[in-house]
This record gives sequence, C-alpha cells and structure tokens, in this order.
Amino acid sequence: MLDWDDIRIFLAVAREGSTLAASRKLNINQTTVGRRMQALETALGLTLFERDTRGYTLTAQGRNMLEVAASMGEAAESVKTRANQLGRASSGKIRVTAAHSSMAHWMLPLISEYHKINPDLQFETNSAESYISLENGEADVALRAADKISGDTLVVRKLPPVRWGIYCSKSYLAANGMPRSIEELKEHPYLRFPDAMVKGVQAMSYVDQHLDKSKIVSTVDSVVSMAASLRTEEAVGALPCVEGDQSSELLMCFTDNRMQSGLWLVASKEAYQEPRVRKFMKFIGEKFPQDGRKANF
Amino acid sequence: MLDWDDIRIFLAVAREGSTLAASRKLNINQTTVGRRMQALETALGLTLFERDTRGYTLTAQGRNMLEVAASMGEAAESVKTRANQLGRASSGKIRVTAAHSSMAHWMLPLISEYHKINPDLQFETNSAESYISLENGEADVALRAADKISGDTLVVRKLPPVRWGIYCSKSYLAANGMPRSIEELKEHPYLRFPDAMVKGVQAMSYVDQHLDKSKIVSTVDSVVSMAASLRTEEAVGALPCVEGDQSSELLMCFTDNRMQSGLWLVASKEAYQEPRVRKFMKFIGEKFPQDGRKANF
DNA sequence: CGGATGTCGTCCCAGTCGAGCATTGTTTCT
DNA sequence: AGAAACAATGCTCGACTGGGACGACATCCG
Repeated sequence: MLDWDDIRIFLAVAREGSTLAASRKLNINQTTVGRRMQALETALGLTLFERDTRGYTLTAQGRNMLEVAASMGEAAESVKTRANQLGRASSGKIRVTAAHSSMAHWMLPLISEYHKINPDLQFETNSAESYISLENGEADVALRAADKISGDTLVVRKLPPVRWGIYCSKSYLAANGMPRSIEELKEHPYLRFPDAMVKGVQAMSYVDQHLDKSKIVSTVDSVVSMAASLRTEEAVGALPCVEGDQSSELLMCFTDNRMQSGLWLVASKEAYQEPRVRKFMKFIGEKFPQDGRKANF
Repeated sequence: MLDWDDIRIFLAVAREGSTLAASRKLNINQTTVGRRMQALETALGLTLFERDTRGYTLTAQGRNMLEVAASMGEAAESVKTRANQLGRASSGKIRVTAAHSSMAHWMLPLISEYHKINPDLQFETNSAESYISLENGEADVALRAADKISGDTLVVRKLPPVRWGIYCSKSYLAANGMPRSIEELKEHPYLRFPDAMVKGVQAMSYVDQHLDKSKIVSTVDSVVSMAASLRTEEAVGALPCVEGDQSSELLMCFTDNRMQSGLWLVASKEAYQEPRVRKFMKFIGEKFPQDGRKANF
C-alpha cells in the first residue's frame, strides 16, 4: 500500500539531491529517509533513484514521477494554507499560566515564536505566583514544575527536566569562598524556599536535606525573588541553571545529577478538546529547549 | 508536522461517515483511524468532525478542508496510475520456482491474482523438483520449505507456517483402521520421504522419529507423489494439510502442534534490487493465505 | 602523489512509539 | 428487551525510528 507521506519525502530528496540533505530539511534521520525511499520504490515497483557516493539522483522514471508527485505537493500546500485560513477565522484565545521565571524563560519566547506563525491567535498569560486552577477554567494551559503530576481532569505532557545548581554572588565568593560540593553546603548561610514549594520537587528537597537548618538566613517564595536576594544577600541558594546563569552577578558553585526537577505541560481535559490548544501544546513540546548544561563534572 | 498519509485516512472517513467503516475500506484498525484523525485535527488546529454514536460527521471546517483534501486525493491517484504506466513500459519478467505442490497450491493462484493487476508483467514458473539455484540466477524468487533459511546472498521473508497431517486412503481405513496418535504410527505401514527432504523440516523429522523403520513401504520424492501413492497404496504417510485435504479419497488421521514446517519466500540479493521483484514479494507476503486448520484438538 | 578531511550511503543494534486487540459503554433500531 | 453499529480506553507487542560504526568516494593541501 502506498504511503502518501513517502511522497513528501520523495519530493525533498529529489529537490535536495541526497538523503542526508533531505533529512535535515525534514528534521528526521537520514537512515529513515533512505528506508522510506526504498519502501516507495517497492510500493510503486519502480527505480526512482540512482545511488552513489555523491547522493541520490533521479532516474528517467524518477523524473517522470516527479511531475505528478509535485502536483501532490502543491495540493498539500493548499491544504495547509486553507487550514491556516480557517484557523484564523475562528481563532480565539489561549490562556497560559506559569510561575514568573518559567514564564519569562520558556513560555514567553515560545509563545512569541508561535504567535508569528499564528498571528490571529490571542494569548493571555498569567504569571502570578498564586496557584491558578486549570480545573476551574481559570486558564487553558499551565507549565508546572513537579516530579509527578496527576489528576483525572488533566492532560499532562512531560517536558525535558530542568537542571538546578547552587549559586552565590561574586562578592560572597570573594569574602567567604563558596561550597564546592553538597556536603560543604552545611557550612554556608543559606536562602531557601518555603516547605510548600520544596515538597514534590526533587531538586529542592534533595538540597534541603543537606542543610544545616540553623544556617538559614531567610525564606523566599519564588525563583525570581531568590535570584534577587542572592545578588544582595551574603548567602548561597538553589536556582534553576537557566535563571542563575542569566545573571552576570551570580556564579554557580556546583550541581549534580540529582539536582533536577520535572517540568510538565498541563491542560484541562476540557481545553484539550480544542484542536488549537492541542496544536499549541504540541508545538511547545517539540520546540522546548533541551537544558544544555551537562551534569557530569 | 502534517502527515500526508492522514489526509488519505481523512478522505476515507469523510466518505464513509464513520471510523469503523473507513477502517474496513483501508484495511487498518478502527482505533488507528480514530487516533489518526485526532492527530490530523491537532496538526491543523481545526475541528474536522463531530463525533457521536452514529459516527463521524464533518463540521463546517471539515467540509471546507474536504475540498482541498480531495484534490490531494486526485493527485495521489495520478501518482499511482503514472507509476503503473511506467512499470508497464519497462515491465519485464519474474522467474518463480517452487516445489510442485507449493507452486500449485499457493504460488499459481497468487501469481494469477497479481497478474490481473499487472497485466504486462511476464511470469516464468519452474516447479521442477530438482533444486533451482537462486544464487546462479536461474530464478528470481523461490518458495522454500525449511525451518531456517540462511545465505549471504539471499533475502528471505518468513511466511505463515504450513500444517501437516498423517493421511491414508478411505480404503485403507476400511481394511486396517488408522493411527489416531503419533504413537500408533509404529503399527502401520508407512510411506516416507528421502532423508535429504526430511532434514531441516520439523514436521517431517518429527514424524520420522516415531516410525518403525521396518514398516516402511517405500520412499517417494515429492509431496505430489506422496499424495498419489497414498491413494493407491495400503499405507499411511505425512502430507501438508492443504494437499491432503484436497483429495476426496484421502482422510487425515491426526495432526498436532509439532507437525508444521516453516515456509519462506526467498530472492537473490541481486533480484531483490529490482523494485518490481520487491513489490511482487510484498504482495505475496501480504496475501499469503493463513493455514486455516486449527492445531488444538 | 599520498595522506587528511568531508560527504554520503549502508549496516546493525537498541529503545520507543504507535498499531492492533480486546473490551466497555452508548445510542439506535427492530 | 435484545441486537447491531459505533467510538473510546487500557494494555501489549512489534515495527520503525534514530544513533553509531563502517566503508566508499570525492576533494583539498603540502
């Protein structure tokens, strides 16, 4: 049976001249492209390409097929543009909630990128630290940090884990030195998060276990506040690397494999019914940046 | 990313009015159709169908998309017809070899069916019992009975196993009774195959182990000969069910789970390069009849 | 001229995602 | 009330994808 998607790949290979170049355009593996073309040739019973070390070049049969395949490509284009037109007409709004720092670091850039593709879609972002309930319909999509998300009325999608590190200011380092391992943490004054935040986030509770409770300087209720406090206070504290590395005044003392937290994209079942919400969530899930920092050192 | 193959399924669902009906047309599972349509809606960001217990009905957006999707369907049709035209022009020949009975029971009906779809393809069948070498290029495709096929220059594809049974003629039954289990086999005169054939075929060697060698009446060198002999000789012998059940003069005494043999579709690597050979093998592999007879009794 | 480098295709292996199956639940028809 | 048609869910297993290693062939440069 002919798989229509193979035509899409065929067009890319014909245009690019090699499976490798085509695979890059299509964002799939080169091996897969080669295999799909073999499958297409089998399905059609034709030899479409000559293979050699310079790449794939169309045979006479292949050039012949290219003509009709191209018309299929045009039809596919019009499917996409028509879908965009229709989506535009009935676009509507998506309400997104996340904690301040998550919103700023991850969601807003991605929303902006998405907005360029779907200019008529409206976004309403809510980065209040207080809990926004998806169940009550106060928002459609949420970005939540936790190691496990459950809920009967929720649809969740796991994102790449977030790395954390222990940070301090440059001035603190100059005056006091800094902890270079989780054990040395006990010897430093420390800023921490409230219990309610620590609970359920592996990175934070792991760090919390290694503290000397008497050394706690104060408690801050958000990642943004933590970063701000660390810049001025004479103390160390935990931050997501993406937040800490952004500030030129802060230095990371250390990190390890256990200092990471889960991250989830969540929607209420109700909002998830909406294809435009699913499409948005799919986009976020695919484009979400991998946390580059390697853990092994 | 839009999967073009989902458009194919979309057209079927739109035409048939339910995922179940569409799945039957497409020869895929109903569940899959439903999921693909959900994926398509996500990719396009549109609600294409209303679902209820009567089936899937197009929404206004869905009807709108149907117009452009249909043009993609037409393009796909022209891809297929063009491929057939090209295949026709450079069709050529496929040489198939198999033992007499396998050829008659399985290959010839399938070849005939395939020929109807590809009328300009020529077939050359060779059912000599002597061994036809694929490696030497004496044939392109072979049907081989064995439990394991190897060979560096061969491409093999496993087919459903073949069931065997012990058979005798009606007249033998009337005169002597018949064996009703593998153990009783020892008490009956027996026709067998030569060692070279028995070797490597589980069904035959299994039976051979349970024989009283002194009761061997004679040795026949093919399944067709075995069937012919059983009709006239006063003896029992093993046959593939598909052969034995065909003759109204023969009765199956018994069978069990260990009486089956592997079956393989084989091509030389060289012939397998040819897309038309791959296409043919794929067809055989998909259309090959499952041996209906249940083993558990 | 010959070694180093880059591009590309094929082969092989392991992990994963998606298809299929079995089943449930709902609605409609007889 | 029972049967028929259909969609949706949970679970399992296989196919397919992706990644890495290797080999072939070009090109560049001393």
